This record gives sequence, C-alpha cells and structure tokens, in this order.
Amino acid sequence: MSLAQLAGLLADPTRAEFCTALLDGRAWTAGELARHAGVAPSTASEHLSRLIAGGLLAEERQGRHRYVRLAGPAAATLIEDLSTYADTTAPTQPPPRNLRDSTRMSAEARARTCYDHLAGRLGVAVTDALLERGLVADRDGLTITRRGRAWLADVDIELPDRTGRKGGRPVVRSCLDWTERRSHLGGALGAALCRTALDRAWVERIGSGRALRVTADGHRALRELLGVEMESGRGDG
Amino acid sequence: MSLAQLAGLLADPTRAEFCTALLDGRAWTAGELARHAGVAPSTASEHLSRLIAGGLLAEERQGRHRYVRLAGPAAATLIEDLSTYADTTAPTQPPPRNLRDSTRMSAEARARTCYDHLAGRLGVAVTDALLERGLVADRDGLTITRRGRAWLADVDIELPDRTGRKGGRPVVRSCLDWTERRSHLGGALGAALCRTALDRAWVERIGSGRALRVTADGHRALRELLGVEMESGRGDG
DNA sequence: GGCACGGTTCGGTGAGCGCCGAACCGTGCC
DNA sequence: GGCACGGTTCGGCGCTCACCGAACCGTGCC
Repeated sequence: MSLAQLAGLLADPTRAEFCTALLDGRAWTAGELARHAGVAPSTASEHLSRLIAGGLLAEERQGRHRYVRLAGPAAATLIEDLSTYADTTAPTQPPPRNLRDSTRMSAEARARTCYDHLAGRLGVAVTDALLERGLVADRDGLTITRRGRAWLADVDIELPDRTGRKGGRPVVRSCLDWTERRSHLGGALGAALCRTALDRAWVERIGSGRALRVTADGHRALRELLGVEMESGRGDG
Repeated sequence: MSLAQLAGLLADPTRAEFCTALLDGRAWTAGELARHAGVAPSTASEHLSRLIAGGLLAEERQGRHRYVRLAGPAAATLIEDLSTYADTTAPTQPPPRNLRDSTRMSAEARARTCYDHLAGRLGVAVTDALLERGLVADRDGLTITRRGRAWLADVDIELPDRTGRKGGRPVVRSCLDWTERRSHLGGALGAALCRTALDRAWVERIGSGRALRVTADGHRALRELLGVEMESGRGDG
C-alpha cells in the first residue's frame, strides 16, 4: 500500500470523521457512525469496507451488527498526529482579517478543543497542573502515574476500556499547541478530561467552532481539583 | 485546516512522490520534481502551490528558480510516519498466492527498502550493528553518537545539510519492521545509508519492486564496516 | 535588445469517486 | 411464518480534480 493510498483513505471528510470518532478507543456500529457523520447507511458501509481493507480499522461482527474500531495503537497515533499537524499548521491567514475573526481567534487562544482534547491556555494550564501535582510524569514521554490513576477514580473520570492496552489508544500523548508554543495533553486521558469537562458543563462551546467558554462551575472545578485559576471568559478578548 | 484536507494533500500519487523525494532534507526546484515524478511543469507548479498553502512545504525563490523543501521536522516526521504505516500495514493477502509471490516475499523479508531506508533482515542487522558498536544510542529514542558521526566521516557518508537542525529531518528514527517485528533505522541516517549502499552497489534492486539483493561488494563492505554477516541472496529463498 | 528557459496561469477534458435511493440479504424478535 | 431492522450491493448522478497544452511572465545570459 502506498503513501498516497493511505492518505486517500483519510482524505474524505466522512472517513476522517469516522476515524476521529473512533479515536475514543471504543467500537462503534456502522449505523452509529453513519448517523454521527450524517450520511446514508449504504455510504457508511462502503467507507468502512475501505478503511478496513486499508488496515486502519478492524471489525468484529456480532449478530446483525458490525462493530468497528481502530486497528491498533499505531492507527490511533497516526490519526492523532495528522489531526495535530492539521490543527497546528497555520492556515494562510496569520493576520486576522476583521473584528469577528479577531474575536474568534482570541477566544480560541484562551480555550478550545484540539481535535478531541483541550487546547489553548486552558489546555496548557491543565497539563501543567497535572505535571506539577505528579498526576502525570514526563519521563520518556508523558505517562500517567499511580497517583494520577487514583485521582481519576477520585473525581470519577473513566478512561475507555482498551486504553493503554494492546490495540487501545495511548493513555497520554503530548500535542504541540500552536498558540502557546507549548505541549498540552492529548491521548485518551486528554480526551477523557475534555469529555468530562463538556459533560459536566465546566466548559461549553461558543457557537459552532472549536472555541470554548469556561463556565462558573468550570472555574470552581478547575480551582478545587487542580488549583488552576483561569481568566474570565469575557472582557479580555 | 481539517484532517481530511491535510490527508488530501498527500492522497495524490504525484504530491506524495514530491514529499517522498523531499524527505532527503534538501531543497529541490519545481522542474526537478516535475521530471522526477513524470508530470508537466504546469502540473507540478499547481501541486507545489497546494502543498505550500497546506503548510507541508516551504519555498525559497532564487532568481527564476523556485526551491521547495519540507516545511519542517514535523512535516518530515508526519510523512515518514504515514509511509511507515503504509508499508507496515499488511495488505489483504497474508497467505502468498503462488510461487512468484512467495519468492518475492522471501526476497523482501531478506532485504528491501522501506520507503527510503533499509528494512527486512538486512535493515535490522545493520541497526543492531550500529547499536552494538555504539555508533547509535538508544536513550529517549535513537540518537547518533559522537563516535557515530566520526564513523560516518570515516566511511565517507554524508548526511544532508539541514539534518537534525531546525527545519531539517531528524537524524535517526526507529521504524517498526513488519517481517522482523523489530525496529530498524529510519530518518536521515537510514536514508543516507540506503543511498550509499545503492550508490556503491552494495545492494541492487531486484526487478522493479522494493526487494534488494546484497552484492559481493556489499557482503564485504558489511563485514568490514559493521561486522555484519548477511546470508547469500540465492538458494535460501 | 533579443533569446532561452524556468515557472505560472488558464481553459478544457476525462476519470475517479462520494453520494444517494432502491433492491436485496441475513439476523433476531414476535 | 412473518415482520422489523441492520447492513450490503448496485446503478446512476454530479462534482471534484489531476492532467495537459498553449499562452504568458520574469529572470538571466548573450
């Protein structure tokens, strides 16, 4: 299989969306993915067949359901690397064109999702706090510590089942932040934190983009759980 | 920029060929790349513009020449990771179908190119020899040692100019070998070794595929320079 | 100035492919 | 058996895009 063929698998928005969704490490049914991406089941079926044939996804048939998941940690890493690069690489528009863009960029610099985890000053602050408190360690790349696992259980955050095991997603990955020029937290842990923050309304999306607003609950949770003081969402952007 | 857009840049065989060629870390002119890939200059020009706009390539204009190179080490890593995955991932044909395929697979298992460096038993043997002799060290990932640089100068192998510097290709990268299930040497060093081996006729390509044959000169060079004893190319496949 | 040449732009062509709906298949439930 | 439903296959449609040749622009050499 050639480089172009492999890239071609991910070059379609629908297939990319499938892979992005599957990065949570769980297995989805064909129908779930079809609905998630907003395409007909027939279309999804064809896409899945191609992704499986290309070695990016693996399938498990159960009765009349076709469960698919990422083929392995290498696949997850690959997709995450590509997403990171896609996010990191600045488009051809360094200078914001107008007030609307400028506002949006400020908001994204403050807090946004990078793919499926937190980025911007919020993402970096959370990462720093985790490192400082010894919940995550930086030796030969980032790893979660025993204290970190205890802390997760403490605050009732669960990692997906297969995380860190063979075929699962790596627990922690560092992801370069293009606004902060620093690393923030990716991997399954980053995704779990982001999902938790959204589920518990610590942050909420601003409009339809990637920018996030930290809620009052969120400020409180960040302070109590991690000792992170985030700036307010209004009046400084 | 989205994952799909980024992947789309690499999804075209011509553009992928450009990026592959540029992985040597040097800057090529538009015309060189066009001839290399076998397309019209106009076609190449459009491809280059897209790759540059997408942040994968950077350009430097000099007089009437347009020099392009990879945008940075992250781009090189990304392309190399994709190539590695594309090579590593087994096509849908684990069992060799006939004698011809079986012969080819044996040859590739013995020695082949993985992208632009050596793989198969040959690649792993060379990597092991470099590690054993302290020319490459494995601390926080593979790195070339001072002795390694001296050895390179000794045997008259040059790394591309920008290697290891900002914007250049990483010197050494480990690349998982699918036949050996072990790591072998990628990165600029792996590429330089492979190019040297081909230039000095230590190995030669078998037909048009990726399989390599170690020549008599090659056996001698491997033994003298690295203490590597390779099996013969015939009679055992 | 004039020519050679590297590179770009533009229009047109053709192929590939992503999409859908319709028909079909198999599983699982009633 | 009969029905509901998840998934697949197939045919057809329309768009995208990679390609080329021709015309054009700018640089550098004579």
